[in-house]
Parts: sequence; C-alpha cells; structure tokens
Amino acid sequence: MKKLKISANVIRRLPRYLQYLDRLQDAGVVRISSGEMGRQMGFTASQIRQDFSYFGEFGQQGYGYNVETLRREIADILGMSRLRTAVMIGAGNLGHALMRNFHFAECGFQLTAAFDVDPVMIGTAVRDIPILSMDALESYIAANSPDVAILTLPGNQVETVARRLADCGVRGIWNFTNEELKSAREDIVVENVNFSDSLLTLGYYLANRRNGSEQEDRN
Amino acid sequence: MKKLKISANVIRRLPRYLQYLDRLQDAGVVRISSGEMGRQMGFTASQIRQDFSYFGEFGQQGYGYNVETLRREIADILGMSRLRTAVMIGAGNLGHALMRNFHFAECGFQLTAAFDVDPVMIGTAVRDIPILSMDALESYIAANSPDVAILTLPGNQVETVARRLADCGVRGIWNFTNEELKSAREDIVVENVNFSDSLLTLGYYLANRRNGSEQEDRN
DNA sequence: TAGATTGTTAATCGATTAACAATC
DNA sequence: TAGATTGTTAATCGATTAACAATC
Repeated sequence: MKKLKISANVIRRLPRYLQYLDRLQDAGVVRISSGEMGRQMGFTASQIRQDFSYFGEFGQQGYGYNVETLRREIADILGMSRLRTAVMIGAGNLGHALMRNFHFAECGFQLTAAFDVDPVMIGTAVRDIPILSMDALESYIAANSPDVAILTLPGNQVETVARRLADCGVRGIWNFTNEELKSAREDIVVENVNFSDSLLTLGYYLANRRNGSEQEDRN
Repeated sequence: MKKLKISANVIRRLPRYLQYLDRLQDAGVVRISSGEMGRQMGFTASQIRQDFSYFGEFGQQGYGYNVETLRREIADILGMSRLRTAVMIGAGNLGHALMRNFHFAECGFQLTAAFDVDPVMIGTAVRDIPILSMDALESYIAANSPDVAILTLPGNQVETVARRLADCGVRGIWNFTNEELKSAREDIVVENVNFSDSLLTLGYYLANRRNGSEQEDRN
C-alpha cells in the first residue's frame, strides 16, 4: 500500500473497473479473479492486480476478489462515499442534455443549480434543478460551496468565468468548452471533455485505417 | 518518414497541435520553432519534433516551421482535406446541442442528417439538418454512404443500432452513450466520449488532491 | 559565415507484463 | 492437503527526453 505518484493511466482505468464491477454485481456474480476480469475487459491480469495494489490489498489468495467489496473499495477511491455537489454554468442545449439525461448520482455527485444569462430561462427549473441568474453566482457559491462547476457555456466566456469560479473557491471544473482553460489556478482540478479533439482523433483513424488484421484497443 | 505503429499518445496530440497552430495563424504568426511551441504548449521540443517526424519532414534547419504549412500538413494527416459526412442517431437534447453548437466543419465533417423515433421530431430540421425516421436509416445510408455515425441515443439501444450501422457499411462511430460498444465489428473505428468516466476521474482528483506544490498536467 | 534549429539516433525514464513466493 | 490466485518484485517493453550531426 504505497502512496502518491499514481499515474494518470491507472486513474483512468478505475472508472472502467467500477463500471465493470457494477455489471457483475447486477448479474449477481459474487467473486471474480484478476484473470477472468482481464479476459473480459481486455487487460492483463498483471495490470489489474498491479493497479489495485496502488490502493490496498482487496483480494484473497486462491479465491480472488469479492465483487461487492472490490466495487465498494474502488467507489471509495473515486471519492464516491462522500456526496459532492456541482453547479452548472450555462444552461443551453448541452446543459439541458446533461440535466435531463446524465445520472450525476451514479458518479457520486448532486447537481444543485444551473446558471445562465438568458432572462427567459432564469427562474425556471429542469428536473428540480433551478436555473439562476449569473449575477447570483458568487452569492450562491458562498452560501452552498459546491465542489465542482460544469462549464457548458459558449467558449469565449470561459476565461472570465473560470476566474470568477476560482475566486469564490470552487475546487474542480468539468470543462465542456473546446477551450484550453489554462487560466485556472493550479489548485483547481480541471477535467476536459473536448469534442473537437475527440472527433479529430476519430477522423485520423478513419483516414489511416489499419488495413492489416491488426486492430484492437487504441485506448 | 516511417509508417505504421504510431502510438495513440502521438495521435491524441495531433488535434492539440492543430488547434494551437490555428491560433498562431489567426494571430498572424508566420514561423514557429519546436522550442517555442513546447514552451507554450507545455511539451518538450524533443517530443514535438519526434511526433512530427512520424509523418514527414515539415521544418527547416535554422528556421523552424512555417505555421501555415505545418497546420496544413497536420490537418491533412487528420484527414481534413477530404470532406467526410456524418449522420446522427438520436436527436434528443444532446443531439440538438451538437447540431446547434458544434462546428463539424472545423473538424472536417459535414452532418447531413439525424434520425430519431419520435414522430413529433421526424420531418423537422435543425440548422438545415433534416430529422428522419429510424425506419429510413438503411435506405438513407445506402443512398448517401456517410463515413461516420454519431450515437446520441439512449444507451440501451446501442448494441442493436451499432449492428445495423455496421451492416450497412458505416466506417466509424462517435459514441456518446456511456456504454462499452464491444459489439461493433473490428473493421469499424470507434471513438468514445464517456461522460461518466470523465466525471469519475474528476471525482478522483478532487478526493485525492495533490497537496504538495506539485500539480500540472495529468494529461 | 555564425547562429539557430531541424530530424534522428541513443539514453533515460516510466509503464506494462511476467514470474513467483506467500497463502487462502 | 492440493489447487488457485493473490500481492509484489524483477524483466521487458515502449514512450519520452537528451544529444548531436546535418544544414538552412
């Protein structure tokens, strides 16, 4: 059970382990070995055991892992045991899509409010999430101290908004604008969902299709 | 100028190079060195030159790179010189968000149609993109052979739809459902945009904040 | 020409995989 | 007990960085 210096590669596999274990649990599976997990997920058993070992000893020799325990441990590592709250900045189409369809609770978050500048929207609510005026941003955050802000607003306003959020103590930003967001102070965690990068990458593989039988996981 | 076996790490940096060069070009910058690029983008100069060298020799000793030329080369590598077409499966909130706000053309794609099962939507259009019935999917694809399909539909229908798409010859899938999509035949390129994975990752870093001064790029 | 910067080869660093003793 | 499978250490593989000759 070490600490510190766990690579981003490892961290990005954790959500996949979690979701895989969710499915096992739903299917009523009680125990799983790293070998079987590897086979099903397309990882090596070594990698799976190595990954887990950064965080603790969750298995048992000769038996494997208890699905429910392992799932809970990983959920815990991902911070899901505490409930964290989020606010959304920008309640346009993308914001609405997330409010209506995304299961925040399954990731351990509660979305408590959205903010927008459009007077038509302000005062309404989507799925119990009130849409408030951007003018109320600072006072709301001061009163409710949400953990993260979700940026679903037009890209040109990002820098300004990010600074406002940092100034009033938001700890994390989930950034859906296709903008860099370097301005964020370094004590803020930023996670980018960059549609452009993603589509451009797809475009590359489309144009440069591996023509041999080789294919598989480009991660 | 080698070929084949270019790692996914390299490929995923290409969109970032492209967008950085776009900005330089907009700013009227004519030449750039790998050193200056590295400083601004947070990469080493070595890495940048190494990355480019997989695809060709775009620079000139003692001078650096011509911004416009380099930009065009990278756009080319990403397949942007050909126009490719896309269809959208599922025209709900997320689909609408993409239709209204995402600049497909800037990634070298044209979105030509969306499909949905909702009779209220069928026959309407969003930004000139017609919304057609899912029943017309096969005939439309046969007639127009779009390169990629964008999956913005509820997750439970993904497997079936993916198979239909594969069967009528779609070459790539941009998958916005938080589902695995293993079913896709291996000759199809899949790019996942997984909101859950992304938020769970943010949740990890929030819970396990590096408390030393160390921070920076977790990529 | 002298200075700058490339493309590429070699060195280093880090991540994945294999091996195996410990043990349930 | 014998068989299975862990956690971990060592070996391998791959990606990043450094160094440098080539040359604009």
